Amino acid sequence: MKSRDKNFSGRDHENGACVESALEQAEALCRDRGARLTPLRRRVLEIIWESRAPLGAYDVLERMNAEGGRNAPPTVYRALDFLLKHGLIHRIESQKAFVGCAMSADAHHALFFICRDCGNVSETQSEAIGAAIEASATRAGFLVETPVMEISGRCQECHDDE
Amino acid sequence: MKSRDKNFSGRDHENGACVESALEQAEALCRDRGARLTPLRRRVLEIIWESRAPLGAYDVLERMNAEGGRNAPPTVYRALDFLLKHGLIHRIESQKAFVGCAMSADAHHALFFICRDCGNVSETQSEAIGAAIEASATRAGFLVETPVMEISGRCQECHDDE
DNA sequence: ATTGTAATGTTATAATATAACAATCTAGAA
DNA sequence: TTCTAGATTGTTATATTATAACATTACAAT
Repeated sequence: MKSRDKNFSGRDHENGACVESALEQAEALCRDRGARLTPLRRRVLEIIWESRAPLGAYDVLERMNAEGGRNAPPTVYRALDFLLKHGLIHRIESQKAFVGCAMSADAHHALFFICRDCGNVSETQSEAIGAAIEASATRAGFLVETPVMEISGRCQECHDDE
Repeated sequence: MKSRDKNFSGRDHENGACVESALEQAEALCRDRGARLTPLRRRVLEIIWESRAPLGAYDVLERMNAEGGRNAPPTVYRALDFLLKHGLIHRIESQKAFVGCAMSADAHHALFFICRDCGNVSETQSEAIGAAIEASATRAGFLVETPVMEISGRCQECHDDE
């Protein structure tokens, strides 16, 4: 076995408002695009948002099947593909895991800060970093398409608590 | 089967000087540190440098065993771990693959430009990007340790040839 | 109602990675 | 030299992540 979620209550520390809000936004976005956020896909997205830390595909599967489900890996991977395609989640390459996207509405190049202690991931956008990368790319004659920027380190809390 | 190396001749297009030079540098670096670059580890490093594009662990294994070797996966992974530890190679997370490090001598935070057409990877360092990331991290109270920056896109040649 | 497409179910397997323990090698101490 | 402790490599088995291939079901547009 293996679980990446160190058993915190979820991304929002209050009541679940953040999960609900993310799902509502996802519904709206899919409605706009004529994409079908089916119950299965919605459930996968919900599971991902409920977790504090990124979840691996098999972590998601485990949660889906927790109450007697009998889903198989392809089911999860297909849902994840759909969510990725629509920018509703990101895959953290360095962790083989998935997180909800906080800014799915607008296309963007995300930068992640990943705490090695608590596992928390925060997604940010930075004009300056984007510009610096574009500049470096241009100098190399390179055309940027899909940047993967995952900064591992320690978040404020974990750094303070040492 | 699967192979990431699209059968080009190797990273250097002339004669192998670049592979040899990388190996010499590696030997020197290990000598300095009292680390043992054994024939096996040296061979793995050589295989990686001989490839134009990043190689997966099993690609390396295949090449090691091409002439009758009988090595098993742990052998390769252990050699890769050693080479990673000493900064002689990098792992490209978004490709589950490994490339030789062009700057193993000095500790650095690498930025990779990865061409989706030809598979070529070029490693660069950018003061500006490092600074932009530090700035963004500081603002978030985050302590940067291990940045993963892998920019996928198209290199000059592949962009020109379209 | 029919029908073509999208979505899901199901089985099997590919591709990547590591655990656990045995055997061997190497450098330094005795 | 011989011995020994630790590092390296060998070997077997298995965990983890991901996808191929084909069957079935659901849905939307005619």
